[in-house]
Amino acid sequence: MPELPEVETIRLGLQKYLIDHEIEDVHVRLRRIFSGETSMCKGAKIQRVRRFGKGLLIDLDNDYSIAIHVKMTGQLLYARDFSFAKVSTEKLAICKIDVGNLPDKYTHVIFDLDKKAKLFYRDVRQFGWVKVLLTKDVGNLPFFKNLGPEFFKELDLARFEQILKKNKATIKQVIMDQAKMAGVGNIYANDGLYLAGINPKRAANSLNMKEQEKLFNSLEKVMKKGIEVGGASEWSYVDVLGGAGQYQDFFQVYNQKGKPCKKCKSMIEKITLGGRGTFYCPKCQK
DNA sequence: AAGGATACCTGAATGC
DNA sequence: TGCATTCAGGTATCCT
Repeated sequence: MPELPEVETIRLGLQKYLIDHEIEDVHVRLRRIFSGETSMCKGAKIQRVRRFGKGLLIDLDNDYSIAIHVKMTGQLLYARDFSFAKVSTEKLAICKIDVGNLPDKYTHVIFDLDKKAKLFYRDVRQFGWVKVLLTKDVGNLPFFKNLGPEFFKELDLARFEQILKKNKATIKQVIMDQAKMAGVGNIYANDGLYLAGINPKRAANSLNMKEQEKLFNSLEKVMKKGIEVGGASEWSYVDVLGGAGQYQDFFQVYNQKGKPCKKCKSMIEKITLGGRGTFYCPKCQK
């Protein structure tokens, strides 16, 4: 599913619940999304959980890591003592999860942990992946190898400006290109461009310095808000306990076609850019 | 080399 | 009601 704020929310949850758990067994129910040997997990303890862009790394204490990308509809769900009482059963558009019934037909990998806990990888569209490999080899995985500088980490305003200057594709496509800069997906791209007052169809290299700075700050602002409220559960995203985030209540333009702009009251329009739904205010975003 | 279309999947919403 | 079409937060690959 998610973008930087959603994956970071997942990471925080995994970090909170998984540390020091031992992996007793691994069950792979959909071979296609899994690579590596399940035996490399068995008996290992979980040391830490890292995130690079929208990718997750669960580091074990035996020199191996579990690399996970949830793509559009992947979910990581943690269960302890088979008590799912805290889990939200809120209805979501794609997945109505009754976590108490896991594993269901969409649960593709099951990690049996010690203390009667489990970690489920669930993915309706099966686009995501789970890979077990030596920690030192993670950087060779194409996804991690091709990842550009990341928001809130190496990507500062100066590097952001350099990247925009070099690219003549539309600004929205450039900020969403994970090889150019890591973290922004469709929701936060739409909302960040709106806050900055920049039309998503503009060529990236046409932004002046003031606009570049405004956009950089706006993207960090919307993603910070996203993290603060636990991500956007407009579609299938949930946190590791199955609960919904709140960012959908703060959408500026994403999925707001036909609704009034919060600044000028004109209608929000929807177009397609790079094959993705693109929402903007034609009056405020020039 | 960069940019577009397409492919990977399934389910929900929409249209007739 | 049923059936077809469109769309969904991502990335990889093939083509021009």
